Amino acid sequence: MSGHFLEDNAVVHTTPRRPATIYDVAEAAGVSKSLVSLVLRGSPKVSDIRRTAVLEAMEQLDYRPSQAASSLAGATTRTIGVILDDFRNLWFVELLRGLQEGLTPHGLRITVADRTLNAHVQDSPLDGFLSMRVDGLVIATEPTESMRVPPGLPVVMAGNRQRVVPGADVAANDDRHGGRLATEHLLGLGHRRIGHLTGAGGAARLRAEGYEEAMTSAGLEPRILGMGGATTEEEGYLEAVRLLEEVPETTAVFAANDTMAMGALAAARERGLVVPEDLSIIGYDDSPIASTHLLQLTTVDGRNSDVGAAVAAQLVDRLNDPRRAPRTEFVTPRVIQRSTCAPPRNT
Amino acid sequence: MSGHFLEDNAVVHTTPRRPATIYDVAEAAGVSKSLVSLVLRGSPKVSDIRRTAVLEAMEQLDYRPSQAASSLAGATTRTIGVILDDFRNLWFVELLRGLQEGLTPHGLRITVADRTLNAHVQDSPLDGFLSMRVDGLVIATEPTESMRVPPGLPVVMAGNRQRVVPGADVAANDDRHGGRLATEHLLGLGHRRIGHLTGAGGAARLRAEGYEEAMTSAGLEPRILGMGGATTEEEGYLEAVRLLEEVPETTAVFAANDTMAMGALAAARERGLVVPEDLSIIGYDDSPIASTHLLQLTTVDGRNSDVGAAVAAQLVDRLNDPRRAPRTEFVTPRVIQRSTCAPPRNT
DNA sequence: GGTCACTATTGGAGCGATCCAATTCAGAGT
DNA sequence: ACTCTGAATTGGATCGCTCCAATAGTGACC
Repeated sequence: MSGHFLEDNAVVHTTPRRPATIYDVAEAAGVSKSLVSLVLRGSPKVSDIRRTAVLEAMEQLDYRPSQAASSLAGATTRTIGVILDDFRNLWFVELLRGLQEGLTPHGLRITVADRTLNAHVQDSPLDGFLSMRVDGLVIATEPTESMRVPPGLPVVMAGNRQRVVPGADVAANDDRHGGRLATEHLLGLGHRRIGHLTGAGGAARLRAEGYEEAMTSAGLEPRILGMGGATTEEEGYLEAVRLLEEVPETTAVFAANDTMAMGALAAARERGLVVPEDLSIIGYDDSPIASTHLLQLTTVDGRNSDVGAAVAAQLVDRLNDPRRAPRTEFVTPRVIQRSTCAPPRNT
Repeated sequence: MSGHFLEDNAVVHTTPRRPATIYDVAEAAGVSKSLVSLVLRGSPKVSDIRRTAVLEAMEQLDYRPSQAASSLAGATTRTIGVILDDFRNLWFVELLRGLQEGLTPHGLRITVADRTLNAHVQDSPLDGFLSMRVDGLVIATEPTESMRVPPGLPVVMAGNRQRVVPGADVAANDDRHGGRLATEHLLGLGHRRIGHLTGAGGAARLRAEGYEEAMTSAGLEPRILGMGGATTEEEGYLEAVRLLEEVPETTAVFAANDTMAMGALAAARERGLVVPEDLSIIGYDDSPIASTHLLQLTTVDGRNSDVGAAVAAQLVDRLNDPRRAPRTEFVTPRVIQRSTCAPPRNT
């Protein structure tokens, strides 16, 4: 007899019973499914007695609402898709944090996709998000590919002020200003021979423009390398090698991002130059690597968590008023001084 | 009159018309909704004529299947949730690549969530995934928190061989073996005073064990620092400083991962030690930073893309046979020689 | 020409939530 | 006692698919 009992019991435990639904909860709490739904959505017009009963039933049944059902029935999914460029370039980390913090209070969640990861797969992350019927899109990558976003879907371009998607809002740090700040920092230290390492992409171009402005208004000749190339450590290294080869008098380098600056650091070391005594180097992004003990990289902080917060605000506003005119919001960057910049040796 | 027409027209264009459904496609193609569904799922029993008609209609209407509807109706979502620890620790990048490549042929997609990002939000990524009704879970983080996974849900622990979740499969590189390889590499170069920098976590502990084994079987005394700490650059730096302080005769350091090795590099430089002449350093993971020009870090490659592929295989197998016994699969790591290891100066 | 065995196609019944209109329930007002 | 009103609760329809059983179509074979 007890053997029987044990066996049955075992079977019950083994069978992966399907997840509970609102009907199960309703039955357990002795109310209707509609009431459960109201509790789920935090309606104020539910009596406390019923509410606690429902909540308890949910707890007891280990109930979790089906996202599929709720977004099929409701008009909205309450999720925002974020398209990233490449997980390896860490500038997005703080952006996500700011975004998350700005969205959560409004009951919105985010899901991220990396473009290069999906590159070899047939469908772009965009397709996935559209299939998912996201309520909004954050594009944190160069929208080079044919990103045909259906009209009416809220889109915010993050970290890129080129409004390629029609009707999209924009939030970014002021890259041109940042480029100028970086250059002026070097100028202020007394440098005159300052080279700039750049790469393809809208943000990089603006940073280069800021550099150019600062240089010409100081009466100096800008020298830009790597236009159109990748913004990787490898490229930073190669272009820095070229720069130091062609213009050995160079005393300072402004790299379009921290990763490239890392490459420049390698090039300097290889040439036997001591940083910052022989060569000053400034990066951009204040990515996690910049603050490491090993690099201690002076850089421009684009304040990406603030950018993320701005993106969140844009999104929430547009969700409330779909036909609002597109806005562009800038965050003012600032120089973070660490230890890769110093006055030039022989002034 | 014509004014009327124009106005209506304008309204039609402005209204963000709701996405097309299979009914729309069916009507446009002159078939039933069921036939469209069959085409959608790539059924072989659809005539070519109809298939192309349906495909054309889809194209023309810019149709995208509703994920919500299909996963509500079908038993399965065809998506796998991946729980990451922290976007900043890049070891997962190759893991994701291998995983993606192994899953795509089976029509499975992945969605990732970072645990630290969601830390301050009420619900863990696990809850989100369960709400989403993912078909499987990849846990690529220390499952310290109370991760109560519903029985029956396929789970694979990635990069961590401690099978904490009951019934979960495991795929990882052989960390203990890797720890031994790293140590033996240093031993082979002639080092005798080798310190190990470690941190909290299952993988780190195994690497430390491998180190310990190699040391004791060489008749040397192991020296392990940082047990229980974080595995960050900061900790790597601090522990390396301590090690070099306490045991200045140290000629080689094995760090539990590349990030910590980076910190050790900083500590060595700060002490005026030249790497590798004065101090050899070996990391673990072969993360993207290890191969940079700046670091050229000798490291142990855990072959994470292979681990990812193994995870994918485990998942697919279990999806096919839910009551298969849990398996553990190891990938054999290998040393990648770059330029931070050399024979000790005075042997 | 008719039956058989397939293969290709179709309609109907859900999946688990939301939304809306309808109903019940209390207490207030007359 | 009886209507009125607003709040709390409920049933039914619906979202866009998948699944299944039923139906239509098509040659093959006798």
